[in-house]
Amino acid sequence: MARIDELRLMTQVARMYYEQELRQPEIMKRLNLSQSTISRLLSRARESGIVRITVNVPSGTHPELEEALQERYRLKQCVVVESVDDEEQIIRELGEAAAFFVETTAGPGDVIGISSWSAALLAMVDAMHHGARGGARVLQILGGVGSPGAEVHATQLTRRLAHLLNGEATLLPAPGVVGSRKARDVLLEDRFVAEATRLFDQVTLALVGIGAVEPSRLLAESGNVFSKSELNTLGRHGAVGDICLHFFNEQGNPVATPLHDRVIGMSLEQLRRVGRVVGVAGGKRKTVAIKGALAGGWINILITDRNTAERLLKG
Amino acid sequence: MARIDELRLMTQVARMYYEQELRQPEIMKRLNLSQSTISRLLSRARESGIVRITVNVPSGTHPELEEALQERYRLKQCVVVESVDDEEQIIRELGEAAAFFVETTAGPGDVIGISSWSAALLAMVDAMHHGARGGARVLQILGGVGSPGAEVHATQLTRRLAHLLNGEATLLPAPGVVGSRKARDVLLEDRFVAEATRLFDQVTLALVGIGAVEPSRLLAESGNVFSKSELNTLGRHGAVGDICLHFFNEQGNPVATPLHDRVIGMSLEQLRRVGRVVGVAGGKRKTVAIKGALAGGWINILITDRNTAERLLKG
DNA sequence: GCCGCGCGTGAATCTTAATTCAAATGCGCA
DNA sequence: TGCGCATTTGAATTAAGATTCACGCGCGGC
Repeated sequence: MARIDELRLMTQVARMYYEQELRQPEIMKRLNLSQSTISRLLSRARESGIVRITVNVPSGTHPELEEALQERYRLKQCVVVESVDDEEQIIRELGEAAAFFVETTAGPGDVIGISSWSAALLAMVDAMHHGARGGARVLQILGGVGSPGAEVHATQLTRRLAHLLNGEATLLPAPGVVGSRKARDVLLEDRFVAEATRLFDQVTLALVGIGAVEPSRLLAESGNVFSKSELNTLGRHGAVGDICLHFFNEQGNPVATPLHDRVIGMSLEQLRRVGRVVGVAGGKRKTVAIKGALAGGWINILITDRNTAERLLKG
Repeated sequence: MARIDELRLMTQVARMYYEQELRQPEIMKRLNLSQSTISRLLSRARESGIVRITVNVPSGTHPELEEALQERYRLKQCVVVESVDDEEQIIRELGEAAAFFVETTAGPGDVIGISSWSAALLAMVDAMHHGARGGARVLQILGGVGSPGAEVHATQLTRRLAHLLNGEATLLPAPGVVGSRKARDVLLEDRFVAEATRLFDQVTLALVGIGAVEPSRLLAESGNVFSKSELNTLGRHGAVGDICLHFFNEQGNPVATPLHDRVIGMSLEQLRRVGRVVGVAGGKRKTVAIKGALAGGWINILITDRNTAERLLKG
């Protein structure tokens, strides 16, 4: 009935509100309408399409992929960075994104567990600014990997992160893999090691790399922790990747091998109890590993690159 | 620095807020950000153009013209209806728009003055629905024009409006123009006339037609209130139009003629003290008259048609 | 013709969002 | 190398906006 007049009024109010940026109380005065009426007119204007709100996706960001991954793999959050040709560069991008993520979302209440050894996590620490909001405790949740020297690198990573966040570091002064279950049990009794492992179940935010089974360069360079035969065994059991040196297959199920008992670090089960587990990984080589991690639900936040994201959504 | 990451975050938050329609507290939980931060990210997303809000103007409405007229003539409000070929039809449109305007913006606190005689105001009352929000007092602010019969029409208009608004009517039982100043003074002493005129300065919303000097058909039909010579006199003084039978020239200045003292109704000065004075008029013939009314500031709300609006903006 | 029913309204209320404020920090500059 | 300056942040506060509620009304069924 009063169709056209209503439209006119809706339009007028919408323009005052959205274009002239007048507040509802002001419009109320000017048009002699109650604030309720204005609010209702505005919502009808939105419904009816008189007012259109669009979110323009800036190039280089991929919210659709992020949302699709979240949906598909029940993730809490997901960050997809732009892919570039150079794999090194992708790692840097991932690191920067991860750094930003941690800087913006980690607070003084958090206990951040960081799993050495991962190129992406290293890049993250490199990209991080100092003086973000302070005070998160940083905990090393995996022993150093490879030669004793590399072990030091691992603790350095933890230390640097703690320093950058103005927080306190708790180190795990032990190798990530030892020769036998027995050796591990002995090390777990070490005072400092025990101190770190006790904190495992207080972790609120875990940062983990995702390893591909085909040995990554870094692992290799760190001294070939795993022998050829060990890798073969893993391969025969269908292992596609690892988190904290705990391996899983493409479906995400843990692969039980003797290796399991030789790792000093958080177990997958412990990880699963953590509120936010952030996996940082990208690149073609890692796709299957990431898929396994996602399928097993071992991470609930993923930071990856566009191409990998697309591959993860295809299969 | 963190440029791209910021963009990503802004986009993500914007999508959650505007597309998924999550509230800020919900986003806060999901993204581990404070509500303040989310609010700030959203306003930056709007500023930076990631979020774009547009108001689509429905066809048949002309907010740009309305705003231009408001700006140019210092109006409180303005309504521009679509122009059609048929002048009768325009009057009906104006009436409907005016009816809607009164229905939506007049409340129980209002004292509505209505100036008979105007085809547009007649159309307004015809278009009005019963049962709008109630209780405004309706006051006739101009005597009946023309033959004693027409006088009755005028009071009917007032009565009908009052009835439609569930309000009380106060009539002005007198002719709009009498033969002499003396005759007017006598009539002003009439008890009922005096009752009405006493209310003039309590009017909060005046509804007036705008007359062109070239006698409108209605005036003519109502019995040629003004003689040829009177019209000539007005013409010689540059009168272009009238409100409540008070004439003004193109610049809006009142035209002082003996007619002035023979009118029974609100004066322009009284009208100027009213909070909202709504002029309802359109059509080519009336353009100059409307311009005068606007120039003189005798109305502060205008309801007109598109073509007239455009003409008013040209000169 | 009278009685509910549903719609639409404004005032009050409650939710949501913006802003203020104080604290903490990096940075430029002496 | 220290000293403000300008940022940036979250908690608290204030402002703004959505919704609830009660009411009044027209309208259609009985």
